[in-house]
Amino acid sequence: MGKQVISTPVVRRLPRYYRFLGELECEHIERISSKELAQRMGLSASQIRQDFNCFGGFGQQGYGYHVGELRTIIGEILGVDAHTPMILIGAGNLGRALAAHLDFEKHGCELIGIFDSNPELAGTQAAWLTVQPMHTLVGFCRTHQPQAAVLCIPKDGAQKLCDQLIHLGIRAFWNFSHYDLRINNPDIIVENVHLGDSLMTLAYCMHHSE
Amino acid sequence: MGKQVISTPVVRRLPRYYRFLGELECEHIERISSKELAQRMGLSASQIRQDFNCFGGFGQQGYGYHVGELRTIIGEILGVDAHTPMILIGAGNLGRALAAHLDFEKHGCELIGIFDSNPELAGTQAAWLTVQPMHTLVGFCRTHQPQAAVLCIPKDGAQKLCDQLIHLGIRAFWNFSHYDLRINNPDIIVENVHLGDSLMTLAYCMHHSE
DNA sequence: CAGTATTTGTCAAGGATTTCACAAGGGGAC
DNA sequence: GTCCCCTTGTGAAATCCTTGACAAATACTG
Repeated sequence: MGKQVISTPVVRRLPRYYRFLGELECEHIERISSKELAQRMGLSASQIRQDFNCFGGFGQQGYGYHVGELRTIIGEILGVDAHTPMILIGAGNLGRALAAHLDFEKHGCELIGIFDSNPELAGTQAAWLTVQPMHTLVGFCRTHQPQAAVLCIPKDGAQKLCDQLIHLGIRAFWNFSHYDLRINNPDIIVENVHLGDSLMTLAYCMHHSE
Repeated sequence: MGKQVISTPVVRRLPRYYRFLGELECEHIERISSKELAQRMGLSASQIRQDFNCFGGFGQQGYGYHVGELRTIIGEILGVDAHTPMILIGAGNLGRALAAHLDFEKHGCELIGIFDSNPELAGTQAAWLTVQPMHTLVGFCRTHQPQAAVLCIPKDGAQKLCDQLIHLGIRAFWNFSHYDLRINNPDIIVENVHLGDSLMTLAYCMHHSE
């Protein structure tokens, strides 16, 4: 039962597999071969087989993969039913949009609190939650023990707030601020989402193709 | 003047370099060595040198790189001053937040129109633009010739809309719908931003580290 | 002005990831 | 039940990306 380390590229493909298998389920397709899945996803069949094999072979020779079963397994690997408690800091445009737009529970998390440093926003609604002022953060964390935080704040205060949150028990950050958090503790997980970078990449590709 | 193809990993690092160089400029640092930049960014010095060399050596031996100059060059490579005209489809939570939150002009683009299929949203304000109904889309594209589109729509209509937009002259998509666009034309550029996938990756990392 | 300390550009080695190729095993037809 | 076809799992080859090492060139020091 040696816990082999899974490489980053494989991990980043897992959610995509999960999504495509969900689509197949919607189409009531019960079985799929690596070849067929590869065509749908624009990958190579052997990559798919290699990826799935990181977690142990759950296909059948001469048959392929059971869609439902495979999706369940990948869901378990990803931890989609974990309901990790999560807070969101920064109830501006983006913060509110994320809270409203994204189904956290279907992705392994549960949004349990929203905070903003602007006192005027405290008390307003964001999605189904009430925005709380920052001074209640410490007490809230003591009581509800959130594990992860979404950061939708300007870059200036980001690093300081991040350090504070680590002290309060947060061990994972989903970071939307235009800033790369710098954390020396390797147990703290950071997922940076730099929308500006993504847009620039698009601009680059347009600029360099005709 | 052979136009060497730049590998994807390098292209994806460019915006990050651009961002860090901007921070250095704010701190009034005029020169930087690959070693020092590497420490700040958490990369290796030789990777930085290798990356910059894809575009021709613009450092000085024994000195390092001129921050301002380097940033200007990378900006030109990325095309940050291109002002590519862009439209946004889907003025829901996320669409509005993007329009308001992101400075398109600083990233090589110019947002010139917002559309939504819900007639009730037509006429409302989103950022500094007025949301337009979908039936004006064709005319608008003929007149203003947008080059790229941001898609903030549910996945159901995404593929169909995408095909239609290609007909109207759109050649790049910044796709936020929970769906992978499937386009056979290699000249069309797609940048998928799957926020759900990103959140699941975070959940996976939390689940598999203690 | 000579000597030393830096630092780049670059080539080669090392690692990581993807693709290829094929043996082994199961499914379906008759 | 037997044969044939299909598809997986897997080890090895190939490709791609990152790191290491060093000569050549520049800046700085006294």
